[in-house]
Amino acid sequence: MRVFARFSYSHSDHKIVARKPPTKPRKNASQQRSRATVDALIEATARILVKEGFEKASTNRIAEVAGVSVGSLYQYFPSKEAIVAAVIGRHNEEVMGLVRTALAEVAGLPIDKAVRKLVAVAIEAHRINPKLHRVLAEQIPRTGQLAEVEAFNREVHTLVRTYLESRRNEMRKVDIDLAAFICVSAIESVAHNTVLNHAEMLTEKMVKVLVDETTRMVVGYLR
Amino acid sequence: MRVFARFSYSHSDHKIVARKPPTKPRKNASQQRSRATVDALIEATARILVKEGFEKASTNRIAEVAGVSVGSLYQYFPSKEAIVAAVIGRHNEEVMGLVRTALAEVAGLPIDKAVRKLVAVAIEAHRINPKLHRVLAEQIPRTGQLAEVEAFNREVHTLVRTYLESRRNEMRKVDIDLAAFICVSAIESVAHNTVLNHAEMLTEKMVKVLVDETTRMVVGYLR
Amino acid sequence: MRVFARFSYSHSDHKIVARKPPTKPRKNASQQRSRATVDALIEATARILVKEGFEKASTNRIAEVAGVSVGSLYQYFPSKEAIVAAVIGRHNEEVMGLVRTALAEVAGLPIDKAVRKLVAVAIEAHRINPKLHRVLAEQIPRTGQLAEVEAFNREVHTLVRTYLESRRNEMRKVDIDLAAFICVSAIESVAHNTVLNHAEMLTEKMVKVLVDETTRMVVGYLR
Amino acid sequence: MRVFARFSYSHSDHKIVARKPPTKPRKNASQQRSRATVDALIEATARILVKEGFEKASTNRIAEVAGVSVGSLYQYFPSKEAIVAAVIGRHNEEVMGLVRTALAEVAGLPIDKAVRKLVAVAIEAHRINPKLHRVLAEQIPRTGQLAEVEAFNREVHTLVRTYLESRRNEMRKVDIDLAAFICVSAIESVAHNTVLNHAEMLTEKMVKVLVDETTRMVVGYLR
DNA sequence: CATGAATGAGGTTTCATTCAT
DNA sequence: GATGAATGAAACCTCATTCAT
Repeated sequence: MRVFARFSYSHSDHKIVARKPPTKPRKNASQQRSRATVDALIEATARILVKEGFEKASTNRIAEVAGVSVGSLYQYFPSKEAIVAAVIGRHNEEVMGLVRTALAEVAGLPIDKAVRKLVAVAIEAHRINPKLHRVLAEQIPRTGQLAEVEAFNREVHTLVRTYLESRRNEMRKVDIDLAAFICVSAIESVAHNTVLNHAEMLTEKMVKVLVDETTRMVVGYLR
Repeated sequence: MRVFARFSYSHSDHKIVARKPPTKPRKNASQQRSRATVDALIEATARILVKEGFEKASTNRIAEVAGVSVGSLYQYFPSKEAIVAAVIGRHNEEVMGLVRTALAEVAGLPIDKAVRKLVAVAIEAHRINPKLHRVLAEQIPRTGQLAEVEAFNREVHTLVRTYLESRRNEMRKVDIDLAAFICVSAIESVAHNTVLNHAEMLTEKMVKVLVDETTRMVVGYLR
Repeated sequence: MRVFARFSYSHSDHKIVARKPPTKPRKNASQQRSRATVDALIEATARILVKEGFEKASTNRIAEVAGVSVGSLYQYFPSKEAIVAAVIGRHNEEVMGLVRTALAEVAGLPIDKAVRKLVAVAIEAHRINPKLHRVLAEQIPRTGQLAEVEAFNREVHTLVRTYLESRRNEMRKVDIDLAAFICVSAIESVAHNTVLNHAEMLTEKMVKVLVDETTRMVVGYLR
Repeated sequence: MRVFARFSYSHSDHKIVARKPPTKPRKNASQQRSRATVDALIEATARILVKEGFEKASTNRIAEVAGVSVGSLYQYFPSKEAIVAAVIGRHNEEVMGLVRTALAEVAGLPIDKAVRKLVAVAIEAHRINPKLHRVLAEQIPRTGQLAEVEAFNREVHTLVRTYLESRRNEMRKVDIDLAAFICVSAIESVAHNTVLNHAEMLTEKMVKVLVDETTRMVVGYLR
């Protein structure tokens, strides 16, 4: 659900455009050993990001935590940005897994069931790793990952839009794109604020109530 | 409207808690000359943040753009964080002006009029300086301004909650805090996504439609 | 007693000789007000040196503690070194007062009485302000005060030497300069180590014992 | 012989206690290349300290003189203080070598022979590198090396005390600790003043005379 | 004379990145 | 491929000193 939506605003019109360091992985890491190293590096980065914050995530520290040398890091990632980008990518994939599954399951369901499911999955997605989510969200503009996040957002929008179209007969007359935009925004926002601001004291009871209420709002809006 | 709501999630449980640099201004800058310098510094910082991004906002560069020496910067701000905090503070005040005024005006109005106003002001607030808003939002966790932003959020929540209480007779039976949370989230989110993702191609027509739709959603939810 | 003796070793053969900043007071400060300001500055410097250490003794801080502006500081002292030099001068005068008085009193006395007096006065001199003494001692090479300290040392040496000459009949056959050097070294050293290393737990009883022992050593040496 | 005795007075009751920068070496530098770099850095620091003074010993300058980059300096030393501490450590070791050897050799000897040896070694220790000795002595309080120097002093005191105890039958009745304190102070002081104030014009003849006289004083005192 | 805002050289330290081994 | 020592630009910040008011 536009998980990183709020960061998709382009920074590209900076007067001084710094040459962005390369961000594509250097090799396919097809070999097993390589793959393990790459994973260790990504995992180490994620862990540092979560536990110590972005400032502490130096390449040397990442390599150290991953148990390899800096040299090896640069064997697989051309720059620091690239490794952060990989972490973003991995997190995105996890989130996308949830979202795509949910949207597939929802296909034939009536609007109220469907929305409830989407709200639930949005909260679930934010709960995968709230802190990582947050740190990554902050770092996206720096890592030149805007494009990928936009793509992600567009995909969500399209999926929701497609679903809504298939249910047009249950809905009042409304521009489908607009409705999708508003629904996605509202759902994502409630999920985001719920999880990021109240993560620690979130009971299942409270989650249920929030899902109920948000569903009511969105369904009420669509019908 | 919880303008920075999504950044109030606490980072305080980092394993390694870095000593936050001081963020309170060093002098009151009551004299005229001082005041001008301080203003120039804040203004320069805002400009750099918007045009060149956070990375370029080094203290030397800020001083240079402000047309003063680094020494002067440190005469008034004890750290780099402090000056970013000041920019946040200034921006917050502007936003707060709008929000408080709107909430005052709304006091006696029925829910539909009130919500429309709130939606409109949320969008307006985001349009004051969308790019600055965005960069600041990203930097808030770094500047130790979370507390102030939380206070801001709480104030908005309380004001909205108070308004809703006064209109309980127009509303269905619902927990007021919950309703306030959901409304504020939804409104803020639409405003945020609207402005930050589509700032350049935003016509007044579109804004009107968005206000209409969001109002419909929120009002439908409350009644 | 060669109170700063160990710092009189010349640094003047540094390969790169920095232009020493001027150290002579700018004006005679004859007026009353001026005198008060100068005193306040010297006193503030001494206090900071003692309580916060040399690193904290910036000119701005000195002026602040003295309750005047930095500008005023520079009205009376041409450089930071100059004000530290003034503090050294003031402390030296105090010490010198004690030492000269003691040497005058001692003039007609036999060696054992005289030495006892000198040892006592050496300890007393170190106890005037042990911490200030220590900090100043460290700073002397930096302040270009070596010459003055040398003069101070020479004066002490000469006074002691003169005394010893007058008592040659009580002494064994020995080079007077050599004897003076050794006596002054020994006395000063005991006083220095006693006070600086054990200042806090120094009882009058202990001082007496130390005076007894040192006197015994020196007198035994001379006879 | 309490080579740095006069600097062991504690500064720890400063009102404002600055966080001391870390002073322990960062790596063991077991590899060859590392070792060479570390040595070059320590050597460069010592050289600058001696030839240009403490003020000129900036980290950049040290690195430059050592022929490495600043980065390398910080690879091995966590702060500027740490490298000065290392220089102190190295110098201390040299001095300690002499002192320990002398005290071992002296073990079975009668007091007069032993004292002569100790006086001689004290002067010898000061002559290893008088200028370095001096600069380091001044810098010890700044480098948080007080503890180590105290330990050094205590060791010397204990060794001397132990020797004196073994020779009690040759001595008059006197508190052994007190006697050790006074002897060590006197010997160290003569050595210090002799070498630091007259280093350049010190003939072997003069040294011999000084050793004779100091020995006479100390032995006379003990018997 | 006094004030204190302003200056800016220079100090310490970090960290992404390279490259000899 | 892997290692980790080395690099050095650049960031933050201090403080002695000046000078307009």
